[in-house]
Amino acid sequence: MIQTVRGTRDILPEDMPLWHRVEEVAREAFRRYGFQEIRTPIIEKTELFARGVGEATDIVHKEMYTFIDRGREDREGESLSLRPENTASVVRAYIQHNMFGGKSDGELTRLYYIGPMFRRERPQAGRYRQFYQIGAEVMGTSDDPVIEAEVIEMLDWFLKELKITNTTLLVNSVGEPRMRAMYLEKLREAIKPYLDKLCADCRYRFETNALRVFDCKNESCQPIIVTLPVILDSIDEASREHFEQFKAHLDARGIAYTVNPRMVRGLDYYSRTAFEIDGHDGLGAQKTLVGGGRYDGLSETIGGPPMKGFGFAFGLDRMVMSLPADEAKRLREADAPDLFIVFLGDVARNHAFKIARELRLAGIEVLLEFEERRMKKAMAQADKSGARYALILGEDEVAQGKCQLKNLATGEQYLLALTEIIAMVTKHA
RNA sequence: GCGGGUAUAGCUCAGUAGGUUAGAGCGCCAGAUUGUGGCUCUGGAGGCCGUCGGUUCGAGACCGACUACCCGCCCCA
Repeated sequence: MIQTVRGTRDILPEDMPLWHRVEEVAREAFRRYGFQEIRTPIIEKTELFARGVGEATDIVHKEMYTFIDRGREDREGESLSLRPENTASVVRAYIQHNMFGGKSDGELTRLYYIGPMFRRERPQAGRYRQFYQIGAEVMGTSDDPVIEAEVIEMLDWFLKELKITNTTLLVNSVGEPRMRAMYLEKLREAIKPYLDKLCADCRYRFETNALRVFDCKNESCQPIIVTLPVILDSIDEASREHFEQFKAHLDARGIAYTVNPRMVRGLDYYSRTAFEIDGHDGLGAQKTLVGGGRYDGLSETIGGPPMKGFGFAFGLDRMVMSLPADEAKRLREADAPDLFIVFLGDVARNHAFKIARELRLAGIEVLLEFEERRMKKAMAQADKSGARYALILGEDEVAQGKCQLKNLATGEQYLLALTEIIAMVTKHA
């Protein structure tokens, strides 16, 4: 039979409580911190990503789903791509809709997004070709590091609210983009003498992206790697001061972090502050949960006015996988209906529909089957649904204008009128 | 793009040195009280053993190819 495309998957109803929870807590975090939602198209002109994310990045040059749109008789179609990330699109929208206009100096625009992204990579644990990201961007004329600390403070609350502990916040400064070229030169010079002592991967990285040498997991390369100059030592004075203030703002908030002077992010547009939050459970080798940083100048890169920006994104798939097992269990159980109606006989069946409607109008989550079945079977179904109550309706109850309400956890059962049932069920909701 | 692993019931997996009718647990169905679930017991249904080819008297087991999925590398959320 026809199955899902490699690297894509169905997210089934049984997992939806977890996805909804992550989304709900994220939206609450954004609400509290003054972010508004934006939805940008899934397809954009290829050029947006080529220029915004960077032509040379792996994301753009080997992982993008790019196609030529159907043209017309007189002209060729243009190159379009499925978005591999959302920051470039949000900045594009910020410019296109003139969101910076009419604002006082320093006034910020705070936007967040939730949606699918696409990268044509080899799927593995915690990595998909269609994956979902939640992210946010703070844009404007200000690059005050307090903005960065506040965003991380929000993420800190978010993770705690989801009961995701045991995470590590890594911070670094990659300096001004123009300084990075100088640093890269310095790094390559430092590596060169040891080239034949490094592993094959590192020799390859030396040619393609020397910064990645720091990520090498090969033991034998470590002694050499620790001697190499790090980017944090090569940044300009203003960036250094910025980074110091950033750390002070984190300290002031009591947020623990580790400075990783070797951490670099994969996208070209980052400048100064870069950070990531690593998780530890259930992610295989994909431990990065959240990644973000500052991207002053991205606007100019895609043809807009000067602006400063700071943002992050996290993988929803990974975040869901990182929910603690007991929390996940709790969320799934909480998804059960309030009440399951069991009816016996045609008269009761018709009453059951009326009662279901009344209960639903009262805001109660009600489940009932349309076909009558043996009571034993119906009760078993009620039990399996996870419902807190079974409402039993037979000829006797109909005659009395009442129903049996059975608490499925305790086994207690009472003959009650509808108003009493509503009161009892909503009391524990 | 490269490397490793797996493919047997709806699900998770066992299947010994190739040998008759392919197993378990869970789930499902039916029963053990007539209008009461969970727990227990009894019985039952359900499988071209991923596909194609090869070795053999004989293949779920061995070999090859293909496909799919999983994991890792690169890189990243």
